[in-house]
Amino acid sequence: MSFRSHFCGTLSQSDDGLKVSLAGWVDVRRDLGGVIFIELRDHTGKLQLVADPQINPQVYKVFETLKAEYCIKIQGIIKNRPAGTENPDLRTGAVEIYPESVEILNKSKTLPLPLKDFEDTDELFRLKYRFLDLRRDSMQKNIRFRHKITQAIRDYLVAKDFLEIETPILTKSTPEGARDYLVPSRMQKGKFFALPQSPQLFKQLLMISGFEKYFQVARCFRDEDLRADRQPEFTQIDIEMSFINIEDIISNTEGIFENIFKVIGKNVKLPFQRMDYDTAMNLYGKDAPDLRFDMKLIDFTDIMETSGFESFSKIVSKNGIVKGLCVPTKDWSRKEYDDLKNLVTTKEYGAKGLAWITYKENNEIASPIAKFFSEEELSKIKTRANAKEGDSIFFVADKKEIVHNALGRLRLHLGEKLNLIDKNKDEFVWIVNWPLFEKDHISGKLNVMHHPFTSPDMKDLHLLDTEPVKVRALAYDIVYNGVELGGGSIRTYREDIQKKVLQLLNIEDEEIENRFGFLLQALSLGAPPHGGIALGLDRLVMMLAKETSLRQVIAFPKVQSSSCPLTEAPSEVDSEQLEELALKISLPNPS
RNA sequence: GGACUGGUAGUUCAAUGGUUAGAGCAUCGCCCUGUCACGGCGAAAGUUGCGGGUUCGAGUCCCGUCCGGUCCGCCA
Repeated sequence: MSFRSHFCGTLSQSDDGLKVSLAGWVDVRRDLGGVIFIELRDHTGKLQLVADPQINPQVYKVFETLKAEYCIKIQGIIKNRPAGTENPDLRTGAVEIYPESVEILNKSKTLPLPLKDFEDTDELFRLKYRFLDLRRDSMQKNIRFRHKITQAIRDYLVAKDFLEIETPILTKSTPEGARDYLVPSRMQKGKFFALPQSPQLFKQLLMISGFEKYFQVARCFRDEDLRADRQPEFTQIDIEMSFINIEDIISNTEGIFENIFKVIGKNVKLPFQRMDYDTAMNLYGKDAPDLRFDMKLIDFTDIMETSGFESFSKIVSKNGIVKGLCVPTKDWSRKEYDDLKNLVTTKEYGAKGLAWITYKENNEIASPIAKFFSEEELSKIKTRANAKEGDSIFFVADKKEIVHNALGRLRLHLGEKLNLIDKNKDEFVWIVNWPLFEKDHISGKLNVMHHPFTSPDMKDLHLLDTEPVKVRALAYDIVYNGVELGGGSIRTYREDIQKKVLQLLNIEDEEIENRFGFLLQALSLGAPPHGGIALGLDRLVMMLAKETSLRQVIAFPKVQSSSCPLTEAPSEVDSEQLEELALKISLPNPS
């Protein structure tokens, strides 16, 4: 006799009279004295059971002992509820069952935490009892939603003849810039595997092997500090293709998003817009601009250069810039201005100050700095910003990086504060034409902006020796509502160029050989032109589920200290295990 | 590594430095035949994260420490 013939959430009026057996959990018990209602829950939903002592005293007796989260099995006949007692809020609210039999499969002790979404619970506590927490409607919904999106991606790629291929988890450190998680080798004492930060080199090798279209739902590991949108292990939809150019990758990726949105019942407009990296930085102060609202950064550098306001003109003469935001500030209090100023001058924003000009009625101006400007300059500023009555322009003057960072953040802050962001919008943008390198502002050394296997734009090849900072990369990021969802590039497939890039990164020839010898050799053996992209699945699901933390879309996530409250990993290990691995623990002295 | 913030009953929260630290939910008991976040009456439930200090008196103030969260640094 099987446990169940049907599932709770799927039953409706059309099943009236149907004999069913069901199994699941007691979601809630409502004991009215003479009659007991129970909502039985399984993975499809909930169904009301009724016990009446006059109809079935045995069942009623068992129902009296049932408590929340008991695991039970029942048999009975689906009946339409008496007129007037239907519950329109419940999917199965038109029907109910008077069980003919009930069996307790397993009892449950009193729950350590509430499982109702309307009751807040400390997240640490939820994670400690994650197996219970996942019974919540909201968590069930999120995890199932995640599956649906993953499947939409798989379906699309498989239909396009992509091959799902697994790559090693025990591998060698690939240089993505993050710290590696290390695994000691027992067979070769003193040596370590690294967990992959991404399958980058393997997928390139698969292209060289001739598979031409690869994807993987790949777990990646990076030993860095966590954020609400960053976990130490996360999942990437990793994709690589041969004999393609940027357009192929972009249209393929757009196809994936089109399919995801179709599956979740939304529309998305293709193709996505594209924006140069420089444009994104200049207009939005970020490489991942939120295009759900306008408010662009306005450049006043040229006006300030010759103005009588020395604080600004001095900065411009030292290669700094002056930019601003034009903001509707009607009815703002003095405190709101000060709060903004305080915000911008925090360490995070890094600006030295915030100046403003406010345009009041009758062409009046309120501003701590207006007196330094001529009539002509003031009018130029107003025209440039297209400022209207009730607007203020907020200025930041400094080095380019600081101005962009401060105003980029301020823009997002104001977007929230002034409610300018339409949360129902889906704004995708490709950020293209990235620089291949950036100069480390402390050491002056070159760093790659993407990763070292990104191909330079062939048009800029001649600049590699002379002005490497000006070399553009064949790289692209996909940005959704101001969040980077993924990125990729066309790879370098010529050995000489790859070697050159590695040398420019100040890596010794010997180290190049040690770490990338196998790649360089592979490139020299008929490597096809290839490229790909990696999409952050966790982040994508988080965004589409309108959640603000990855922990809400990962079944068993880690907390900020990279530990798992449920299993209490990481933990100490037996001394025998350490000995076998020839490891000794030497903790730093607490000082 | 740093900034901010939180830690009080099983749980979510409350409590000007001043009686015996309170309330909702959950639990337990009694009552209740159409509830659906059922309702009513009652009970039990506390090392105020931990360790120091100030004070006549500390959940409250100070110092240290542990843990969670958000962010900066860090992170293709």
